[in-house]
Amino acid sequence: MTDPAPNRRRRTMTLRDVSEASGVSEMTVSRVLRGRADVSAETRARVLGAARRLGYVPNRIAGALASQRVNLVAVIVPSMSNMVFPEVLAGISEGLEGSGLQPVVGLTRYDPGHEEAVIYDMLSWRPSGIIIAGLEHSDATRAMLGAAECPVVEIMDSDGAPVDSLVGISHRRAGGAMAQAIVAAGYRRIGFVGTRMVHDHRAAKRLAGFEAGLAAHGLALEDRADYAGSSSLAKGRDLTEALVRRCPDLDFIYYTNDMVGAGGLLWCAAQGVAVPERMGLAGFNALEILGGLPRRLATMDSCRHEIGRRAAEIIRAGERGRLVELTPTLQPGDTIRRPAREETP
Amino acid sequence: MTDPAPNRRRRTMTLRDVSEASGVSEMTVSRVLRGRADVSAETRARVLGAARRLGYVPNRIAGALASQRVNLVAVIVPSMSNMVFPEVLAGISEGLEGSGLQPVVGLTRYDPGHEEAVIYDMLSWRPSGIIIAGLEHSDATRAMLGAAECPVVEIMDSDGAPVDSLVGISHRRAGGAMAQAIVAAGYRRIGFVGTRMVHDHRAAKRLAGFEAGLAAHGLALEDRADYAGSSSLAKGRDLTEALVRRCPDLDFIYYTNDMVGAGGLLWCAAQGVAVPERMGLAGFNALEILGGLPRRLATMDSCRHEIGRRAAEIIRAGERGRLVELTPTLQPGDTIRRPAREETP
DNA sequence: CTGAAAGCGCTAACAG
DNA sequence: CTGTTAGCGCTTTCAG
Repeated sequence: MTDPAPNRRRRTMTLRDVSEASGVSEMTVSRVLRGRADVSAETRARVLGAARRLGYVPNRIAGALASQRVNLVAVIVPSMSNMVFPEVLAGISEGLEGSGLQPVVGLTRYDPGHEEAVIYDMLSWRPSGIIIAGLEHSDATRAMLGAAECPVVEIMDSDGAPVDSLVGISHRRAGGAMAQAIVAAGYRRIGFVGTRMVHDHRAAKRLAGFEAGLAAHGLALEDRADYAGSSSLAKGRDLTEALVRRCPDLDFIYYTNDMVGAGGLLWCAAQGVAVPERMGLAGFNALEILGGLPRRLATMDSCRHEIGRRAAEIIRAGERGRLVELTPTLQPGDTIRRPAREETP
Repeated sequence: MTDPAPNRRRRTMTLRDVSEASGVSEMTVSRVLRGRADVSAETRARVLGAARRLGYVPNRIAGALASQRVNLVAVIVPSMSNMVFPEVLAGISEGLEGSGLQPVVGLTRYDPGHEEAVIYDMLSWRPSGIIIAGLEHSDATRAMLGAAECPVVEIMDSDGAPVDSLVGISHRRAGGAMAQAIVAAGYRRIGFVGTRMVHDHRAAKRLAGFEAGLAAHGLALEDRADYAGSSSLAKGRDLTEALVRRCPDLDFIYYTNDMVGAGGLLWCAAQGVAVPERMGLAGFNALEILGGLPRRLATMDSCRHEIGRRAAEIIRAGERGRLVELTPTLQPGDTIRRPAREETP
């Protein structure tokens, strides 16, 4: 019973093998394996037994080609080490639960060229939906998304026009709201810590909204410091120190995210800078991972999980042109002074 | 020139459309689009122009079926919010660079049932390689991996026998080395903070190695505290407090990872506990994101990036049965006393 | 360098 | 409830 031609390339197992092993036609085997109800219990058992015995795994490539259907949803995000995108993905998984759809992640590294390549690649697998972070894309990318036959949901950002559907928050307004809160609390000499990432449009919009919010009160940023690469506590600490050295009379620093903001908070604690009296601080994202710090950093929830979930729901419903704008909530934490004349509810 | 039957389902664009638009046979169009060199420059230009004009995106489902080749590498990890797996993935991407292979990530949530389902799903796409975290799998999973026709690399852990190839570190020895260092530094009353995650086999092996290392010196853990769910500074802080309350004479706490370890460090700082004199601390992973803390936590590098890179190289080389064991280095940081009789270099 | 023919493994659409 | 017949869109192979 040994293989008569051991060197011949072993043919990959097919439906036909299961069909022969079970004595049931290929078509019926296919029905059983796809879980269709219109097969007798006895036949089903025979087929399932044979498939299991053989260790058969269906070939979805062939299945997808024949049925013109693919159970994949392309999810395109800048990075996975950012701590925010894993949470978006968790929301997407939750929203896709029970639909049979599987998310497949592609990374752009905040680079439009990569984004284009990744989308081309994803589209070549003919996914059932596309969820992509941001509204800013190259012309070619926008053209591909527009030509895709599946629903497309652009997420995270609502400041702009989507190709199809959109689920996000207004970073512009988020920045503005933070500026408003800071000014109301009496801070006047305000600095900013951000990244040099040119293609992080959401961060740029947040800052633009923030500056507009300051300008509404006749204020402007005193100074800013920027870092390259990924965020960390160390970068927040170092840039805070640099900013304060350069501009000793700052009374507030707005950070592009909580990770660097937390670094700033640790620096202030180490230096004995009184927070929030002498210096106020705020970040963005409401990262729960940082909840154990001695003081809670003022921040704003970026609704990552819900954005993912809502986007997934649009895909599974096959909706087109849906617009969902979420509203982030300000969490003042311990690093913004209470406004002098605010009433206690 | 408008569509004569607007309601008819628009047929998906095929090679034939590009062929007709360019006046070149389908076969030659296919050659051009796959970047083969045996096509005249003029023909190539005509085809590329037509393809771009039409916005044609090749159908890889059909291509993969016909060529029996798929440029996908399945990467199966427990989670993506762990901060360690994104770095493994970065290593994999780096190792795959230029090979034309694309990683596709599947998540198991530390659950063998999910793992099985994810692998079945991945295999149904006939990937060119499988990279999977850990050596502990259900029988069905092991059977599927064994039957897969592509290279399989089990990563992260080297304490056990792989199905095919392996790239990892010995967590057992890592735990043992840490115990050795702690005892050498003079600590004697040692506690542990870990997770309740039953299926985190690497954490379990680290602890087993740690306890064995203590036992070699006639010591045992005084006490332990465990948390559920994902790691955070807050959990590290709270469990440290609980442990110290329960066992006030502890002089060292070993943490299952740096995130909770850092939480413990912050708690000690807030309480004025002298580190490393009164209390020593150590974690695991060497997370660089935490580098900005006031003091550097003692830890051990888990070689995440290199593990990913080496695994990718095995896949792209199509190697079988390769075993690669990496050696993590101890980083004493500021939270372990210098051993009394150690010489300064 | 280019083209024609024959599938890849599965499923839609019918027939029984 | 089960089987038969055509493809799905591309690539392999073999001729020109």
